[in-house]
Amino acid sequence: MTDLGTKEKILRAAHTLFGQKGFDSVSIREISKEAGVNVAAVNYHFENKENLFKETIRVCLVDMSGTVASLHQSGETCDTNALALRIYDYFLENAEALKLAFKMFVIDAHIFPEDVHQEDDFIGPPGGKVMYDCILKELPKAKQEDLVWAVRTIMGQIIHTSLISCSQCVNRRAIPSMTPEAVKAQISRVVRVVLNDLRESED
Amino acid sequence: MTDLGTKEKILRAAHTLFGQKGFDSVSIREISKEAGVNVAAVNYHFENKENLFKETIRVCLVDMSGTVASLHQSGETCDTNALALRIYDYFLENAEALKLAFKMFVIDAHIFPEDVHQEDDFIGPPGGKVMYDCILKELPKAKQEDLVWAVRTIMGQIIHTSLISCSQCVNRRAIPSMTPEAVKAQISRVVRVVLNDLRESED
DNA sequence: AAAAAAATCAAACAAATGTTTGAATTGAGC
DNA sequence: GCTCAATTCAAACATTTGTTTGATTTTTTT
Repeated sequence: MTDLGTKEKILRAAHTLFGQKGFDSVSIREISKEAGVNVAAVNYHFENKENLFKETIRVCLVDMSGTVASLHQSGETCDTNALALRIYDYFLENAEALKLAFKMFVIDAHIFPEDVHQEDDFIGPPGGKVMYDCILKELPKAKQEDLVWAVRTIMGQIIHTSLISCSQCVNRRAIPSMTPEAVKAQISRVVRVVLNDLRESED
Repeated sequence: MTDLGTKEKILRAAHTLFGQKGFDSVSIREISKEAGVNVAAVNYHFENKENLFKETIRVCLVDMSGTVASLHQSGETCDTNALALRIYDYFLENAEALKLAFKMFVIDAHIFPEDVHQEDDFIGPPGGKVMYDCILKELPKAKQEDLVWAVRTIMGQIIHTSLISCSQCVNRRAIPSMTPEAVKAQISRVVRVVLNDLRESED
């Protein structure tokens, strides 16, 4: 593999570790060790730990947003169910990114009272926009409020099941683990039922 | 208010702070200050920080589980929608408990590879059991697999929207904030659509 | 009221933390 | 080959961390 620059090596290590453990649970020494660089390199390239975290999140969300958006090419035949499953697959394959993003918004939010979030180039909720467009193409006559409800329901279901799936350590007794196939069946049925309801709502 | 014991004061402060910021982001000194007790009291009463966290989680989950279970009294007329909204209300009023629980399972899971989770007296996913029973009473002829799917869909939706609602600091642009009423409308429609689908699945 | 146990406290401890320093090394431009 | 800036590095810095200590106070028991 081509030799990455120090900055890139740090970013990747930070992505992995922050994704696994969160902001305060990871030390700069841990990151620099994982990256194979000197401790001082982090402060040299990112000024401080908080900046590194912000940059890690930023890059992660931009990547995520871009990739998810590309999951449904505009030319393609529209299949909301297939899109939903693809988004789920992506979340599962990028569990650290998902957890990193979720951590950022819900859990480690206290670290950043207002920063970051406000930037414009950022994202929508990854998947939201593309799914809206996809359903609209499949059901051109659907009303906007119905579409919004459908997207929220489906995306909520995907994110929820993804988070459960990617946490290696849940109470297996309390939340019986599902195979990815079972989760997909779960999601598919939600998509089917939601779209059916949208069809019935059409006048 | 009656004077709580030191141990109880610590537990409550820990609940608040762990819920807000997570395990590593809260120091024992912070907790003891919030509780108005000496630093050493934590180690005296709980041995160490990890034990305090585990105990905080345990108490929190037991409370949560008990309260949610009581949201639907067995004698009562069965109304799944009302139950769902009551669970949502409870989560919203106990945002710290919800975040604490979720943190435990998904985010701070790395802290406890196996402990805690395995204990028997613990819980089911708060709300899951009671909702299962409620739907079953409303639709006595529903098949078990359909019921399981319905509970997962509805509870997933409630938990997801609750988590979004209770995070004070989300990207307001990316995830437009919804009023509690809007969230309730969202949930209610999910319940309605899911139950409709179950009715249609009956032979 | 005396004795024993439990609980509280200020102070200290060792380890880990984020960050800085200043010298050493590298690499491009002339 | 020299220069100057950019980068890397080991070492040190000041805080903060979880935890322990040993004395003191409070509570319970006798």
